[in-house]
Amino acid sequence: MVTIRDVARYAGVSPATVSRVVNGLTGYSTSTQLRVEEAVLALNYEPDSLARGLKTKQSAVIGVLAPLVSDALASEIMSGVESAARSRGYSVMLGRTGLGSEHAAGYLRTLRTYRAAGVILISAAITADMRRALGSAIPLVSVAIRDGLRFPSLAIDDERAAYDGTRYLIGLGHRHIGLLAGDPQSVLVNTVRERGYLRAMAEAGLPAVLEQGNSLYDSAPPALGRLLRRDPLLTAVFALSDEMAAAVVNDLQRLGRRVPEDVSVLGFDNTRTARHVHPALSTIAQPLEKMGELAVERLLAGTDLRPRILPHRLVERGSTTQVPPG
Amino acid sequence: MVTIRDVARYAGVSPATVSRVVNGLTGYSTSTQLRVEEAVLALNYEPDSLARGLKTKQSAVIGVLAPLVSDALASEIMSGVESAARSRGYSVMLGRTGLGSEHAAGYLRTLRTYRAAGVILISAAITADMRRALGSAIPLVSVAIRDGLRFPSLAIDDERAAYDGTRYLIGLGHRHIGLLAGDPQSVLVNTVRERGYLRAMAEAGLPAVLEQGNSLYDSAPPALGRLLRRDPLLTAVFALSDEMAAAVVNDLQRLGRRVPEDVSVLGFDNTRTARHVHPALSTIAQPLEKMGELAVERLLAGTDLRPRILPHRLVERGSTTQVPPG
DNA sequence: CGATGTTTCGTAAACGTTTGCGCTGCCCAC
DNA sequence: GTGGGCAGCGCAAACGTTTACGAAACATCG
Repeated sequence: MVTIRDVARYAGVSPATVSRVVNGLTGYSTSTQLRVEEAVLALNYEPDSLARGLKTKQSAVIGVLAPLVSDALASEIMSGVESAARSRGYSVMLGRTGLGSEHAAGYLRTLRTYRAAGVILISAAITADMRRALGSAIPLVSVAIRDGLRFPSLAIDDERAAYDGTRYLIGLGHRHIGLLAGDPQSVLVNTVRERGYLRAMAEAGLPAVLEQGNSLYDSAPPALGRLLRRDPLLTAVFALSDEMAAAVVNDLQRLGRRVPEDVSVLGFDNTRTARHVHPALSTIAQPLEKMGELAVERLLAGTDLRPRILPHRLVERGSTTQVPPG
Repeated sequence: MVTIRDVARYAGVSPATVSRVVNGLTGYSTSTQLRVEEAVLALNYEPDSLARGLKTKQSAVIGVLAPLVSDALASEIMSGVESAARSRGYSVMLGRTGLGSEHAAGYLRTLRTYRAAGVILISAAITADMRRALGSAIPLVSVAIRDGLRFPSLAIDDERAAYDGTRYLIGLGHRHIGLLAGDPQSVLVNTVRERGYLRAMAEAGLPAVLEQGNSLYDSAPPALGRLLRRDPLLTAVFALSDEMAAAVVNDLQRLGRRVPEDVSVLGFDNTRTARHVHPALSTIAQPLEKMGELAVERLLAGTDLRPRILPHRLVERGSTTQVPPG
C-alpha cells in the first residue's frame, strides 16, 4: 500500500504538498506540480478513502435505500443514481429497507458511521425513527414519493398522473373502470394516486371500483378477482404498478378474456416489465433513470429544498383500446 | 458526533477499555462492562467506520459489480448479497461494470481505497487490468460465471444445464430446435452453454441452428427472424436468457404463431420476468438469491478456492409442450 | 535599501479508532 | 512473607490523510 508519504519522498517534497496537488488546491509552483504528478503516476498512488474521510468528516459515498433491491422500479432509479454518482466520483451503498421500512433506520445509522455524503430514499415514507437515525449531518432526498416538507423530494405528480390515466381510459369510452391500488401503508404514494382516480371518476359521474394489492405480482390475481366480482361489467382495469398490470393481463387471459379486445389494462411506472408482457402494457411513464440522476445532483447541490415535480407521460402500447361495442 | 472518548469519560474508563467491550474482546471486569454498555446506550454511541477501518486496514464493505444494475439476473443475486451482508454486519457497495466490463477496473480501484473486505463479481470475466486494480489484499468471488482458476467462483454447471434443457426439448419430441445465444464476448458463460446445446443435438443426431443475441430483450426479435429463416420448420427455441425468451414469445405471437402449440420456448435463469410473460416461461432455474448469499459467505470464510457448482433445475411452465402433430 | 506583500512550502496537530506494552493490584503457593 | 502469575486497565503510538500556521524565499514598491 503506497501512501502519501511515499509519494512525497519520491518527489522530494512534503506530504502536505502532495496533498495539495492531488486535491487541486493552490500553493505550489508548476515545477513541483509536475514532479508530484509524475511521482503519483510512477507509484500508482491512490489516496486512502478512509483516512481522507476521517480527516475531512465526509466520505464520497451516497446511500441508496429501496424497499426491495430486486424491484424493477427501484432498479431503474438505482441505475440512474449509480451513473450520476460515478461520474462525479462518488460510490453508492445499497440498502434494502423492507416493505415496511423495517431496516431503514439501521441503514441510516451505518451510513452515518461512514459519514456518507447523502442518502437517496426510494419509495419510502420517512419516519421519526429514521430522522433520528439520520442525524442532521447527512442530506437526504426522497424519490418517487412526495413526503412533503422536511426533505427535498423528486417525483411526478402522482395525483395528476392517475387522473390522466383514468381520463385516458374514459376517453376510450370505458365506463366500468376498476382500480388496482398498491398497499397504502407501505407506499403512501398509492393513496394519492387513488385520489386522482377517484377525482376523474367522480367528474365523469362514474362509479369507482377499487381494490388493494401490494404492488407485487402475486397480489394482483386475487385483487382482480374481487374487482370482477364487484363489477362483472368491467372493461378496463388501471393497475398502480406494471407488475400488477402484468399479472392482470396474464390472469385475464387465463380467465378467457382477451386483452385488450374484452378488457383494457393500464399500468403504471413504465418499468422494463411493461414490455415483457403480451400485449405490451400501456402505462404511465415515470422518468426513472432521470430521477436517479437528478437525485444525486440535488443531493450534491444541497440547496433548494422544494419538492421537484417531474413530468409523467402516457405511453400507449397494446394493452388498451376502445371500449368493446355493446 | 459522539466519540469513544465521550463514552470513556461517561463510564469513567479509558478509551481502550471502551473499545475492548464494544468489540467483545477480553480484559475487563463484568462491572466495567456494564458501565460501558450503559454509557454506550445513554450516549447512543456508534463507532466511526472510517476511523475503525483506517486503524484496522479493513472496512466492512463488500463490493458488488454487475454489468448492468437494472438487470433482473444481477438484481436477484444482489438481493441475496445484500441480505447476507447485512445480517453479518457488512454494507454493500454497488458498481456497474458495463457490458464490456469497461468500468470494472476503476471500481476495483476505489474499492481498494475503501479497503473493502471483498468483492463479488457478477457475470463478468476477469481481465488482467482488473487483477492489477484489485491488488492482492482484497478477496474476490465470481458469480454466475466460471472463470476458472485464480478466483473462487459460484455457478451452476452451465454446459450441463444447457444440455439438460435441450434434452428436455428433444424429449418432448422436438427435432427442429433453435438456440438463441447471448453475446459470447461479454458473457463468456454463453459459449459453454452453447456447447451443452451442441452436444445434446449432436448426440441426438439433430442439426444445430444457432443465432447470437446479447441477452437483452431487443436483441431477440432480429435473431429470432434469422433463426426462422434458417429453419422454417422450427418447433422450439431455447433462449439463453429469460429476457430474450420473453421477447421470443411476444414476437412469435406477433407473427401469428401460438406458444406453445406451434412453437415451444424455453428460457434460462428463472428471473422474475419468466413469470411476467404469458404463457409463463419454462426455464432453467439458477438459485440466484442463494448464489448471492453463498457468495458473501465464501468471501468471508476466505478459504476454499475451488469453484463451487450449484444445482440447476428445470421449471416447467406454460411455454413448452409436446411437438405439434404433423 | 528597507519595508511590505506574496508565493511556495514544510511542520505538526489533528480526525476517531485499535492495540502492544506495561503498570498496578490481587490471589495463591511455597 | 516473598515471589510469581494473572486479571484489569491505562498510556501512547499508530493508521493515512488534511490543513492551520509559520518560515523562508522572493518579488514589489516606496
